[in-house]
Amino acid sequence: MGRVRLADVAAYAGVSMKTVSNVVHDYPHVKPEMRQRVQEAIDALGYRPNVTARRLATGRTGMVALAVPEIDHPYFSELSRRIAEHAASRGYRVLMEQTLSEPGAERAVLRDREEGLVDGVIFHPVSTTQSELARLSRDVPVVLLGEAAIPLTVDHVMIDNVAAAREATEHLLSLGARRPVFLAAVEGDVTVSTDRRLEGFQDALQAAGVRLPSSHVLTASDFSPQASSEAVNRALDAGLDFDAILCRDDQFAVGALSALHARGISVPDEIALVGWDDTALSRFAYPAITSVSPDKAALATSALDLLLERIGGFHGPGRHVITPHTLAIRESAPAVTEAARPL
Amino acid sequence: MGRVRLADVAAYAGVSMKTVSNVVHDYPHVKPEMRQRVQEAIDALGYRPNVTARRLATGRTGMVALAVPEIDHPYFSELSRRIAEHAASRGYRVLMEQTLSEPGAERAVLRDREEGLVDGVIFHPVSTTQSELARLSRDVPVVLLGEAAIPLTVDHVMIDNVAAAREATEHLLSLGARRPVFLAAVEGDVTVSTDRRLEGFQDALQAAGVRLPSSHVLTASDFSPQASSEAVNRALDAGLDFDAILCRDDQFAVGALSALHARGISVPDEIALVGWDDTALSRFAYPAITSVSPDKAALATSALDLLLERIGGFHGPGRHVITPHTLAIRESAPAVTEAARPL
DNA sequence: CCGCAACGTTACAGCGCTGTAAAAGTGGTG
DNA sequence: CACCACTTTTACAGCGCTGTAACGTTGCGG
Repeated sequence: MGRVRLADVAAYAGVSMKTVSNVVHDYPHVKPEMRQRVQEAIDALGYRPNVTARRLATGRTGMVALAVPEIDHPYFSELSRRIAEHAASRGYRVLMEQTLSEPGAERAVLRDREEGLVDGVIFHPVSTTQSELARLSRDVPVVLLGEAAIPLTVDHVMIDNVAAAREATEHLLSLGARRPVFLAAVEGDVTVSTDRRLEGFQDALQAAGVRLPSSHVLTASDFSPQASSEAVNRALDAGLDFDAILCRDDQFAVGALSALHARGISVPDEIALVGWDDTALSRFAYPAITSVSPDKAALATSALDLLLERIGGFHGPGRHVITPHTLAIRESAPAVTEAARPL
Repeated sequence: MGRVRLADVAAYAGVSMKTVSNVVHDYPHVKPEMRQRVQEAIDALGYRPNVTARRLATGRTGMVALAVPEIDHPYFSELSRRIAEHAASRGYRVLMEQTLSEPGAERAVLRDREEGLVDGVIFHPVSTTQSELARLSRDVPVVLLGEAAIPLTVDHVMIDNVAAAREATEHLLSLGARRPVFLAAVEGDVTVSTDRRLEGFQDALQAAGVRLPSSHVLTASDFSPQASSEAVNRALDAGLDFDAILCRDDQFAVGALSALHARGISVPDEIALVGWDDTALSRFAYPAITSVSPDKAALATSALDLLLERIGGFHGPGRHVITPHTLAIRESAPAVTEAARPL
């Protein structure tokens, strides 16, 4: 237990508290012999600094909050890990928060900062409006993640969704796909990310001179793989003719894959499939699913570094960083080996 | 920002700091009119209590640490979510830590407590020895998770691994399996959980009068799905004759499934498959994988409740709680519909 | 051998809140 | 109306640490 206090060490070593503090903090101007004497006292007494007292004295917590919709969603848990690891290397710790996309919980995120729990917040908003975000993040170090409507005044990190969708679609076309569908929209969904990805999808089709009816955008009832399966089955039952699917995320991709498997449709031979987020879900599926892969490490480091700058006192206008993405090519939409083969 | 202090509110309302504090804490003996006056001051000034100062004054942090090997492993992230949600309902927050199974990181876990960062620790140890665990958790509120060698003096929550493995194996046998393998051991692994699960596997076989050579325990080179695939392929290449696989976890199960898929072996018709942990990996696979399902909510609530009792001052001997588990029956080893059909 | 830097160390006032103990108010009784 | 038993409010001393400012100490040039 935190029984031993700085004062105890000071008394034991016969020096002032401040000197002990200086030793603890590796302050340079301490004579080696003094440093050693104090260190011995620290070791002898088993002293551990009390973080809370330090925080109160310095006003800094050494913690940042990471607020995401669901902490056990593969994308977020993988991203969290990256952020936590990068934070550790910068001497920070991460407090994870789950908002479940609820407005109340999202609003509460910034309260942690106000209450001095953390020095800043990395936040993936879903339901908070742009203007509310702008208002709430006044004077609070915040970095936003994701593709919701983000106010220009707030720092923001994301990948180029339009380009990523375009590239994924081009990849499908290069495989010989001519009638791809976008499994994307969710009924009642208002997220901007879907729009951006759809835009890239259509850009690629247009550039390739492919013209498709709007029926080639599939809609699921919610964000679950089951809903995705149903959407694919509905399309198939309705006789929709398609040879590739670009999914808005990996959960949709595994759902689509199930539906295709169940019908005995070969992936990628009959229908090629691309997911999004490059999570464990796509890596471990069979066949392994090609997936748009945001550079999670870059996302993590960019977001944290921007945040730490804000915490450090930076007061400039919102920075908007685009981090790299790639297409993680796997079996569900493999690399073109020979000439584009017709599907 | 935390500009407004308790003293400011007190001055504004013309009362003492303590009265404001009492209002903030809903202390009962405050006259309604006084409460209202203070509340108005709080609202007018936008006062938010400073958590750090409160912590220093009370000595309690309202946070518990959850230390697991990998925060983005589906099992741990799903468990974390449960724990975080239960903690929230009890007024606590969870600080997540990743040990990567490294002894140093595992040892550091208890330091957080010593430094006053958290009030207690829920810890899933891997590489820390039993005696070290016993020593390190003296006088520190700790609850252990998992199946490592746990000292009897420390609180511990887990499922009955032997029984779970036995039931899973019985389920495979009920499906008609006669030559199941256990995909379990990892070279150089010393974890006890594998042993327990293997024990249950063998118990079930013995009870059913099935006698198998030791070659029916498959060994992978590490914990990845790839290693699992390779192990299955090796067994198949070696001509090992088996009709069911019990995997030590879901990652192994998805790896095994890939290998079987790739060879055109039907699951469950030719080989039935059972995973372990009931994570997103098994739920979203195709076919969906039957998996031993620890009651994660029960695990979470038991562990946290035990911990909160310790934090509350309980000093009794170690409690050892077994939480329920079920077998989440899915397509890879479905329920028996008719009489047991031979595979 | 004095004066002045730069170095080393110390004393002490907070950081913002809560627990304690005591003071002040309230009302019921005899 | 004095007294007692509560209830309500207050003053103030910490919680354990760090920042500041000030106070020694050295070492070195003149």
